[in-house]
Amino acid sequence: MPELPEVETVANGVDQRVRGDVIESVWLGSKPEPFKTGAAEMADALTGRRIERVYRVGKHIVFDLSVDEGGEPQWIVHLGMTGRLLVSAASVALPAHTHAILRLASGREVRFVDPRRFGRLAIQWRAAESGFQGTGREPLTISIEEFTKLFRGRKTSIKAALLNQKLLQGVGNIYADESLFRAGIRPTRRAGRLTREQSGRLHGAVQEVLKHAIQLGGSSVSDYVDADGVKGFFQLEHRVYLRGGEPCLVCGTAIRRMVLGGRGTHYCPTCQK
DNA sequence: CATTTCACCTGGTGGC
DNA sequence: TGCCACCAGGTGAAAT
Repeated sequence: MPELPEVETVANGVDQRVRGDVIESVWLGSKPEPFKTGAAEMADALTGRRIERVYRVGKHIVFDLSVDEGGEPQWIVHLGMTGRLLVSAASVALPAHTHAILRLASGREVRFVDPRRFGRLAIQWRAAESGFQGTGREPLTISIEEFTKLFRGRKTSIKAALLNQKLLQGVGNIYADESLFRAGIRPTRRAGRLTREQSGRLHGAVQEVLKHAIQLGGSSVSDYVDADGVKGFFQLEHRVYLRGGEPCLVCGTAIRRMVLGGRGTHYCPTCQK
């Protein structure tokens, strides 16, 4: 489900609701644990801490927690495809597939819900000043020059390169397709073969699409919701994603669907060269 | 290394 | 209504 705009929306919503709250107790589901860190270590690191701040890094949600003599932990949440992070009153019924609950001093709960269990939870101990940085560059702040440099010499498709979180972190399947459409570039184009001008257009398109999507609260394709359970609206702005066979909104040509790097890929054969 | 393929899961949808 | 094939926002391990 969640790419940069959805993760940003969720992180901001959670931050508004739980910043300053204290984690009184923790429940972690059993069986196939969607955890990187062991459950015992995680519960131990979280219990008793104050939530200082919640924010997004790439597609990760980062909880900065209060410091004590044991160190300064960060709780890292990755939503995978279907993960949700909800803030609810304890009295609200638990959704199916709830894997983690943080019970807060305010009486509310942070709940991690994830049917497909592709999501991941982890504790990261902050080293020196840095903290969790993610795997690649942030698409919203990277310069055109740095952006262009990312793709230099790469033989893979530009679509696969956009999805590579070690290069740019936060762009996923929807926003890769939508950005390439707006930049007029075929998803199959070799990443290292983009002209300077195309690379500049793509940089602009990626930032524009992501910012617009954040303003609209992300894309709700099937079940994505923010921390309050509210849907986003950017799906109404999709020009190619999931529109295979339908007419291009610019030129009327049928949008084509193909599989690239194992992902459904949508583009206009006329508008994208 | 860079790149590609596939497994990991559950649930919704559309065809028959 | 039921069954089945196929598709879905992501990633990391394994193979090439």
